[in-house]
Amino acid sequence: MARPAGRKTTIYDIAAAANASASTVSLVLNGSWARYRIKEDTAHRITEAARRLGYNVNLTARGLRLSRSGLAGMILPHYHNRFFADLAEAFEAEARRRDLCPIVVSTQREEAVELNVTRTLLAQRVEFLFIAGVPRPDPLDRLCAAAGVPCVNVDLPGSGAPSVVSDNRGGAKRLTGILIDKATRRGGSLAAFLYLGGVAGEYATDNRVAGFMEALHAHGVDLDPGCLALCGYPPASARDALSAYFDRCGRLPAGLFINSIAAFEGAIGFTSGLPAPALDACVAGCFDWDPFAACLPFDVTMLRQDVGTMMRQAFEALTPARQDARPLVMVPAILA
Amino acid sequence: MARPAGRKTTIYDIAAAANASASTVSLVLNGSWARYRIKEDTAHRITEAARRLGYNVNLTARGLRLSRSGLAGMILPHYHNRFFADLAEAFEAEARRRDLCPIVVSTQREEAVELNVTRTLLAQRVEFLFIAGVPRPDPLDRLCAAAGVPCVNVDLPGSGAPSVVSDNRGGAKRLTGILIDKATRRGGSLAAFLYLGGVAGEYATDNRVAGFMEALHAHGVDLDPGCLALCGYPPASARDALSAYFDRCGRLPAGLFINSIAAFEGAIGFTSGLPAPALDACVAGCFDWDPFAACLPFDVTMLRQDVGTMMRQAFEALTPARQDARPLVMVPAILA
DNA sequence: CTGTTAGCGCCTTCAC
DNA sequence: GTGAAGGCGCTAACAG
Repeated sequence: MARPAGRKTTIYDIAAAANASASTVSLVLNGSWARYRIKEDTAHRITEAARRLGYNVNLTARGLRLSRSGLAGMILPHYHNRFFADLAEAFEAEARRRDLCPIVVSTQREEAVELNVTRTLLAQRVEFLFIAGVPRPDPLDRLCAAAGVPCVNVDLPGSGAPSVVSDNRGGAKRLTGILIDKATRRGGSLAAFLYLGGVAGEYATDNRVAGFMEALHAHGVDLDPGCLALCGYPPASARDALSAYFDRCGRLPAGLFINSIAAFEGAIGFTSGLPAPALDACVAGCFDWDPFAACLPFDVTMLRQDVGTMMRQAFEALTPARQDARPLVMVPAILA
Repeated sequence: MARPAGRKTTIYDIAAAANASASTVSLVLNGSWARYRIKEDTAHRITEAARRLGYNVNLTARGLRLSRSGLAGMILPHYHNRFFADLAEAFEAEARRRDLCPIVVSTQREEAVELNVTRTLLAQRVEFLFIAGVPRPDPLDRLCAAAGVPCVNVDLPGSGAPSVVSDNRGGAKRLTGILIDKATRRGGSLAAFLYLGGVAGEYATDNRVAGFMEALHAHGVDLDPGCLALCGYPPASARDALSAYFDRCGRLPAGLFINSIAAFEGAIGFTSGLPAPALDACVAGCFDWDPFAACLPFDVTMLRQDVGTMMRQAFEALTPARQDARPLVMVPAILA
C-alpha cells in the first residue's frame, strides 16, 4: 500500500490527501458527520482517501484521549477444561456484543501469575475485570478497587466484589436425588454411595458435599466420612481413590458422585478396566459436564453450569445498581 | 487510597507528592535511574510516593508514546477443543516470557468474525498476530501486511505469511502404521479400514488421508473411496457415518482412523451402544488427543500435535530471518 | 460546514 | 542530578 514504510497512516495523512483537517477526518470516520452536517463531497473524499491509504484507527490513541480502552478483561485458571472454555467463549460473545475487545488470560492456578496478570490488565486499562475460578479472589478485588476498575468474581465467590456463582449445593442435591432414584430402582444400597474428587475446605467442594449429604439425609441415610473421597483434582488421584474404594469394598459404589471433570476422567480411567457387570452395579453423576460423558458405557447423569447465564449475570453485576458483595446465585442445569 | 476519585494517579501526581518533576519520576520508575545517576534519596522519595498513591503505569499512554503496545495477538476457532486450548496456553506462556500481554480471541470458525477480530486487534496495535486454525488465512495475512504487523499462520498454512503446521501426512502415516500392526496381529483385514471425519479438500484432512492411504498402500492395500467417511466435523455426523458403515458391513471396521476430537466424540457415541465383542474386533486411532481416549473400553492409539514446539516455532517465524512463506513443518507425537 | 486548539499520560532528548 | 518541552494519534470544544 502507499504508506511511508515504517509509520502507519494517521488521520493527518488522510487530511493531507483529502484536503481537509484532521478533526474533520475524525468526525467523518466516526460516523458522526451527519450530526455535524459535513458536506457529502468532503465526507466522500475523506473515506475514499482512508480506504486508499489503508487507514486503521489507532485504538491506543483513542483510548488515551477518551480514557476508555474498549478492553474487557477476564482471568481464569486454564482453557483446558470444558467449563472454563465455555465460560471464555460466553465472555467473548457478551464482550463483542458490547463492542468491547475481550482479553482472556489463563493464570494456571498460580497466585503469582494471577497477581501479575491482574496488574498488567489494569495497566492496560481494561474497563472491568472478571475473575473466574480463583479460590481467594480478595487480593485481586482489592487491586481492582484501588485502580477504580469494577470487577466481578465468577464461579468462586469473594467478599471484595460482587460474585456470580452456581448453586453448587442445590445442584448437587438434585444430582444426588437422581442417583438415589436410579440406585433405589436397581436395589442398590444408599449407604454404599461415594463422593469422589475435590478438596475439603474449598467452596465448591464443600457446597457440593453439603448438597450430597442433604439429599441422602432426606432419605434417612447419614454417610460416614469414609464415603467422602476428597482426593483433589488430578485425574490420577481420583483413579487411585476409586481403586482403593473398590479394593476395600470389593465392588463399585452403588452411587458415585463425581466432583468435577478431572475427577471424572480419573474415575473412567479406573472403571474402564472393569468387566461390565461391575459397572452395571453402579450409577454415577458428574458435576460439570463433558460431552464424552454421554458416550460412556456407564449410567451417568451430568450437571452443567449454565455459562451463558453466568456471563449475563456477571455483566449485570457491573452496573452500580448491583455493586453489592452478595453472591448472585444461579442454578445449574441437569442434563441426563 | 488517596486518589482524587475519578482519575487514576499519574506520574504528575507522584512528582507533586515527591517534590520532583514528572520526567524524574519516569526515569526512576523505569529503573533507568542508575544510568542517570539520580540521587538515591530522590529515587526513594519517588518510589515511596508511587507506592503510597497506588500508582500503576498507563500502558495505553506508554504504548502511544513508544509505538509499542506490548500486546501479542492470537486468534483461533474456539477454546472448546483440547488442541486449541493447549495451543492458547502455550501461546500465553511464550508471550509472558517475552513480557507481552497475550490477547487470544476465538472466532467460532466464522469468516466475518475472523475479519472483524483481526481488524480490532490490528487497531489495538498488537505487535504481531498468530492466526490459528483458519482454513483460508490469506485475507487475514493481507490485512496484517497492510498494517505492517507480522503474522504467522498456525496449524493451517497460508501463502501470505510464514506458516507453522504439523506434519499431518507423516503423523497419519505413523498412526495408521500402528493400527495396521494391531489389526494384523488380531487377524483383521486391512481392506476393512475406515477413515472417519474431516472434510475433503481441506488441508489437514487431505494430508491425513494421504498418510493413511500411503501406509496402507505400503502394505499392498488400496482402499476404495467408500472407506473414506469424510463427513465433516460435528460429532453427530461422525456418529451417523459410523452407524451407516456398521449397518452396511455388519461390523465395525478392523481399523478406524479418526480425523479429530469431535469425530472421535461421535464415534464413541455410536460404539458405546455396542456389545463388547463388536468393539474387540476393532482398533482405532485418533488424530489430536483427548485425555478421555485413554480411558475408553476400546483399543485406541492417539496422536497429539506438540503445541509447545509449534508455538516456539511460531515465535521464531516472526524474526526477519525466517520471513518466508514456506510452511515450517513439525512432527506430532504419538501417545499410546 | 470546517479548521484551530488543547490536551489524554507517558517518555526522551536537551538544557541547565 | 534534575526540569522543561515536545510529541505519539486521536477527539471534543470552540471559533470562525
